[in-house]
Amino acid sequence: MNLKAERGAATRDRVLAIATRLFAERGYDDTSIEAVLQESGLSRGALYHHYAGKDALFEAVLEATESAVGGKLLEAVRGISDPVAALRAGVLAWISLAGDPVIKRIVLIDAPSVMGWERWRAMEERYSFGMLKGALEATGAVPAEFLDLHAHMLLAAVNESALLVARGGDHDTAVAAVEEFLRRVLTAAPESEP
Amino acid sequence: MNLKAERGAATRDRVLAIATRLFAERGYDDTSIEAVLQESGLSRGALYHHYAGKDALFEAVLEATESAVGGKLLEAVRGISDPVAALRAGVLAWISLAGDPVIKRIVLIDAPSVMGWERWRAMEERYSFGMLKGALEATGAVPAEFLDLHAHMLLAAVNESALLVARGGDHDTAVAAVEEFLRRVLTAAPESEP
DNA sequence: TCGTTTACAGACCGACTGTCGGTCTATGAA
DNA sequence: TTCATAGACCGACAGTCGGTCTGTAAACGA
Repeated sequence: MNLKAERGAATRDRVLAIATRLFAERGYDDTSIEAVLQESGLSRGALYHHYAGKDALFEAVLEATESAVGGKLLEAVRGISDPVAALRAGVLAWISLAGDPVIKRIVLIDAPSVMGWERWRAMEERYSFGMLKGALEATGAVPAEFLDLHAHMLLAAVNESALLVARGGDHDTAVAAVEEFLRRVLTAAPESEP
Repeated sequence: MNLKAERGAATRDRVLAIATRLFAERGYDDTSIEAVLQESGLSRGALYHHYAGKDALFEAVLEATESAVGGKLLEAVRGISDPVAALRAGVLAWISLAGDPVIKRIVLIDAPSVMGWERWRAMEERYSFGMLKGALEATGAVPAEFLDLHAHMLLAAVNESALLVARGGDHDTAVAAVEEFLRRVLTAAPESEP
C-alpha cells in the first residue's frame, strides 16, 4: 500500500490546490465542479471518489487554509513573552494575512453560509479563535466570566477590519485603529452605574 | 393604472413574504425558486417578470428585512437623550432582534456571500451600521480618525454576540458581556508606548 | 497466482435556474 | 364605445450543474 496511496494523496493535493484557487477567485457558488475537473484533468468519478461532494471539497479547502494560517500566526508570535505584546502581534499578523483573497473569500465570507454557521464556528475554535482566546486569557485583562464572549467579539472586530483593509481601506490607519481598539478592550472600565 | 399596479404590488409582497420565510428556514442555496412558485401559486414567468432572478429576489428580501429592523431600532432608542444610554439601548435591542432566525440567517449569514461583501456592506451602511456610527459619534468617546473603523468593529462584535445568543448561548450573560465590552470601547485607554 | 482493494473513467439522471413566445385584461385616448 | 397599448401572468423549453452508477485497470496482500 504505497504507490497507490501516494498517487491518491497527490491527486487529492492537486485537486485541493485548484479548488482553493477557484473558490477564492469566483466564490463557492460560481465555482463549478466541472471547472475543477477541467483544470485538474480528472474525471468526475475520480473526484467523487476522493471527496464526497462539493461541500466536502470546500470543507477540505477550508481546513487546509485554516491550518496554514494557524502556522503563520504561531510563527508571528514566536518568542514574544509579554502576553499583551503577543496578542497585538498575532492580531496584526492576522490582519495582514486576511488581505489574501483566498482567506478573505473562503474563510471569512463563504464559509459561514456554505458549511453552516455552527460548523464554521467549530472549526474556527480549533484555529484562529482558539489561539486568540488563549492569548486573551494570558493577558489576564478580561474577567473569566466574559472571556469566551469577549474573545468572540474581539475576533469578529478584528476580522471586520481585516475585510475593510482587503476591500481597499488604508492598511496603516486600520492597524492604528485596531491597536487603539485592542488597548481599550484590555483596559477595565470604571463602574459608573449605581 | 390602478387596479393593475395594485395587483402587481400585492403579488410582489406575497412573493416577498414567502421568499423571506423560505430563505430564513432553509438558507439561500437550499431554497429553490420552484418552492417559491409552488407556495405562492405563481408561475415562473410571473415571478421573473417581477424579480430579475434569484439574487434579485434575495436582495429585495434583505432590503425589506433591514428596513424593518431599522424601524424597530429607532423605536428602541426613541426618547433617550443621553448618547451613551441610547447607544447601549440600541445595541441591546439589536441583540434581541438578531435572535430572530430570519435576521440571523438572511442578514448575518447568507447576505455577505450571496450579494457579495461589498454590496452587503453598502446596504448595511444605510441601515444598522449607519445608525450605530451616528450613535457612536454622538457619544464623543471615539477619536474622529477612528470613528468609522471603530464603528465597524463594534458592530461586528455585537453581531457576533447576537449570533452566539441565537445559537443558544445564555442571553443574560451575553448582554452583560456586551455591556462591559461597550463600556471599555467607550473608555479612552492610557497611552503606554514610549 | 488469484481474489481484493483502490484509483480512475465517463455515461447518465434529476433538479434547478433562467428564457421566450404568447395570452389575457385593465387602461386611457380617439 | 372602440381599440391600441402596457403590464401581469403563463408554461414549455434549453442549458447547466451536482451527484450516481457501472465498468476498467492496476497495485496489493496472501
